Parts: sequence; C-alpha cells; structure tokens
Amino acid sequence: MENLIESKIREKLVAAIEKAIEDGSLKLESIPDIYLEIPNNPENGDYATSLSLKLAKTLRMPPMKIAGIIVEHLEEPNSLFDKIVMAPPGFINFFLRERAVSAVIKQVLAEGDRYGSSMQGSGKKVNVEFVSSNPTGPLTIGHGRQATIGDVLSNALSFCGYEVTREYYYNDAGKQMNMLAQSVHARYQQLYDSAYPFPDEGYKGDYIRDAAVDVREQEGDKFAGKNDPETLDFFRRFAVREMIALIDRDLKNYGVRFDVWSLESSLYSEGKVEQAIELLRKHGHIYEKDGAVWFRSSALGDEKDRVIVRSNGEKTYFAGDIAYHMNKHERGFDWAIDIWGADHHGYVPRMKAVIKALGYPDDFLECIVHQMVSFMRDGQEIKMSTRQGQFVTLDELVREVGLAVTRFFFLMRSADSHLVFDLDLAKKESNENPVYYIQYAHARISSIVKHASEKGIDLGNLAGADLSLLTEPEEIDLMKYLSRFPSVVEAAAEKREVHRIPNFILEAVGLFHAYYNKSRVVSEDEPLTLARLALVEALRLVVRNALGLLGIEAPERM
RNA sequence: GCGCCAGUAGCUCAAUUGGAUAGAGCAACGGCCUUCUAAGCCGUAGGCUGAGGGUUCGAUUCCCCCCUGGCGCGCCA
Repeated sequence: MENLIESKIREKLVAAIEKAIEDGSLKLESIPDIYLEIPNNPENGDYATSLSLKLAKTLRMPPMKIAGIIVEHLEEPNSLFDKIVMAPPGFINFFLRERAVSAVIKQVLAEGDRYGSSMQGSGKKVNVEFVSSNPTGPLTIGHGRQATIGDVLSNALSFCGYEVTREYYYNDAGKQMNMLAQSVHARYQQLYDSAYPFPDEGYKGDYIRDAAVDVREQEGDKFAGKNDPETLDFFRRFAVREMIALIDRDLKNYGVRFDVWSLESSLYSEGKVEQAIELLRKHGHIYEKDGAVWFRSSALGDEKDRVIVRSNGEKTYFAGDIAYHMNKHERGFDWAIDIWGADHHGYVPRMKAVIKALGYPDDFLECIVHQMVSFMRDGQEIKMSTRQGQFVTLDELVREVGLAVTRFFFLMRSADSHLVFDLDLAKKESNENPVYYIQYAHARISSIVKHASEKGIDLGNLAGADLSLLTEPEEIDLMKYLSRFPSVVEAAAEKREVHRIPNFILEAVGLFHAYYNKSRVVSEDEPLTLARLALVEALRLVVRNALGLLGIEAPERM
C-alpha cells in the first residue's frame, strides 16, 4: 500500500524525537512535521531529513547539535539502515541496508495491481468536473488535454482512496444552442436550395452538414423552406441531441468514462437557478441596476460585480453555474474540483466568490487551470476555431497517432505549461517517442518471462526467491526506485500534478533498459534467475499499474 | 492599463511542501547486436535557471521590481 521504507523512517524519527522530548534534551511542545527527501547525490544517502535545520530557529540551538540528539535517540538503527550520518549544516542522511531495499519486491508481488494505492483519501467524496463543453461540435484537441488530465487525476484520486465522481456538465442552454440550430437548419435548407443563406456566425464544420443530412434522412423534406419557431425548435433539439451523441462517442473512443452527466437546461427546468438566486438575494449578495440583476462578487474577492440576469430577462451562463455548484454541494460532496482551460481562468475569482456567498468552506471548490495547447503539423502551427471549421478534432488526432501517444503527450507536461503538440514527433515509432520507450520495456519484460517459462522455470514461486542475490548496482537502484511509486501516486493526487506519473515511468524503464543491456535475467544460475525474475516481474507490475492510471495499454509484445 | 500562467542546455521539458554537485529526451559526435525484443544500451559535448534587488544556514523554487511570450479582463459561453 504505502511506501514502507519511508513510513518506517518517519516512525523511527518520531519515536526518537518523542524520547528526546521526554528526557528534556529537545524542548519541543509537539512532534513537528517530518520532512523526508531523496537526495540528488547518492553520497548523501537514500533518504535525508533537514529536520534539524528547520528546528534550529525555534529551539535556538545549532542544527548539528539537534541532529546529534535525534540520531542518539534513534532506536535499533541497524535493522533498516546501513548507517546514519550527520552532514553539515545539519542534515541527517540515511543509508538503507540492501535487505530493507529488496523487501519492496515482495510487497509489489503481494499487492499486485493494488501496489501504489492507499487509503490517504479515507473515502472523502470528491466531484471532478472536466471537459464540460458546449454541445456544438466534436471535441477538439483543446478538450483532449483537459479530458486526459481530468481522467487521470480522477484515477489517481480513486487509487488514493477518495470516492470520486467524474462529472460532465453540458451547457445546453443559451444563445450558442440557437446558433447551432440555425446552422444545421441552414445546411438542411441548402440541400433543397443551394442559394439558401448561411448565418455569418454559424458553425461551419462538416459535422453540421452531416447533422442536416441526418435530419433529411429521418424527416424527409417536411421542413424544406420552413423557418418558423417550431421548425427551429425542432432543429435545436435535434442538433443538441446529435452533438451530445458525437461527444459521447469521442469520449468513449478516447477511453474516458463519466459517472454523471449534468445538463444546464435541467437546472432551469427544475427551478434550481431561481432557488440559487433567491438564496443569494436572501444573504444580501444581489442587487439590481440598469434593469439587470447583479451578484456582488467584488465584495468577495472578484475584481467586479457580475450580471446574472440580463435586462432582457435572460439568465447568464454564470447564473447556471451558481446553481450547479450549489447542486454539487447539496449532493453531499466534501469538495469539488473544476478543471478549466486557461481561457477561463478569469472565471476563478467569481466562482470562488459564489462559494463564499453560499457559506461553503473556501476550499470546497478547487479550480485547476491548464494552459492552452497548440498543434504543429509539418512545422506549421494550426489555429483552431470551431466556427471556422478549421479545428483539429480529438478523434482525428487519436486516429492519426494512436490512443497511447495522444494520452501520454497530453500528460507529460505540467498543466501550468503551454503545450506544443508536435504531430510529426508523435507519429514516430522510434526511441524519440517516449511512449514506445515505455511500452517496449513492458514488452521486453513480458518476453523475458515467457522465455523463462519456456525453459521450464517455475514462475509460481517468485515471492520465495532469494533476493539477497540481487547485488548489482542497477538492481539496487531499480528496487529503490520501485519503492517510490506509492509516494509518486500520492503526490500526483494530492498536488494535482498528474505529469509526475509519466515522468516516474520514464525514469523507471530507463533504469530497466540499462540493466537489461548489462545483465541477463535468465541464466544457468537458477537461484539468481529466480531473484532477477522477481525483480523484473515487480517492475512489470509497477509499469502496468502506472500505465493503467494513465489509461494506456501495456502491451505483451511489440 | 489590470490579472493569471510561463521563461532552465541549440530544441522540447524535469527538478521531491526552499536543500547538498540543476537532470532527461531530441539534435551533434564516437562506440555496442552468433546470447531473454537494437522501438535498446554505453560514452563525449552542452548552463550566469530572462535581468536586477531582497528574505536565510541554503533560492530554479518564496517576496519586490523590470523584460519577453501565452491567455483573460462582455448584460458571450
């Protein structure tokens, strides 16, 4: 489950500090947070703590002296550590014994596909809302980044013991839907009269023509030449339904699953929007000016007040979102995560203001903002515009470079960084492409295991292998690295930094490839063969678990 | 003008709640396939972390101020 080595070191440090407090050598009120880190330079140990440096100020003692006291009070250091040394200006460095390191293999083999999971989240209910596009066309690669981050963050949170609900919110109300209706309507009319005018602001993509053809197939020419409100209403409902089906299909093909689909329109039909406005009004956050209804968000951290009901009586998108977040809270979530593109980041303060106005804890809502994606093909940047019909759809992208590559590229970089998606690189099936590098490692290990089994080696008892035979530096490094996986998953979930997972896998399989080229796993030395098989099998499980969190397949052969 | 994000090797990016000597991949150059998959490995080279101040034992990381790029700043969504 957790990183056993790390938690043992923490326990020992806590015990040592407790003892030191008891006998008066450290004058502390309580146990401080235990900072543990992995030094860059192995000469500084496998783990290190700068605890004494942090405590120096409050204790008013020299850090080296504090380090000395802590080390003196550590119990049975020899069971886990080779040595513990103090280093100026006050670090305590821990060097693990090889036996302590190899324990991770047994842990991985025993826990299998649960290795790396934890109960950190202790069942807290979290709602993760992502993608949430207008149903006006297929998903673009801009949505793709968000879909991937949201999907993988949800996976990581679940793996860490949170109860996650993945949610998609359709903005199926408002002006955009009328424009969509008019666009499909115009394309439909053009099937009968090629001179029929197309609206200037209409959606120009081919999928609009497809929808028009679908109308003709299902309804024939009964709307030909008609432009009355009932006709347009039919086209609106038809088009929304068709677009939602399109998006559902895209998400399914992309391997993203949702638990709940919320419709903006049903918040209206169920009166939720009115209720939300009334609640805000009751608490004095609402006023009227110039015939419109305003939310006083400037009093709660936003830069200005926001209109929620326009002077023509129509509610704004924001009004729906207020009701929606109230709804999330009413459904009993402990917290809600919204994932948005950078073009919506200005929305964060007003949404936070809503949370405050409704009287929810400030941290009920967490907004994750990811930077934009640009798309390069043949060295040329492609501008995306749904209305111009010049977008690159997620579906096209997946078809072109494959699911694994698409997902991996979207995940590789921190959400804060702008992403340049280079199609030419993504299409290369070579070592330039990190996805193949990883999958190749998995296939290689699978091949080793197969080879061993064909040689008649009993793979049923890998857990019983004599792991003390694993003494090569590459083997030790690999084992140490595997033990870090649970911490990486936890960091990915807790810091909402999913790119840590791809980085971890790349590093891990890099160690493996080097090891593979230097040492043979299957040899005439049977005990050593078993030990090495246990090692690579553990690695294979970790790679598979990690790829699983990313929604990427781990192939047996390539 | 105001706000959010970014600025690290030629290019694309990492860097463990502030840690010790800032790391990978690509591109360049030189090596490794009668042995479990060469979609691989090993080696060489590459840096004033955009500039300047500050905080402290210690700053790529935090604060201030500039510069550059992206994105916002609607009774649109």
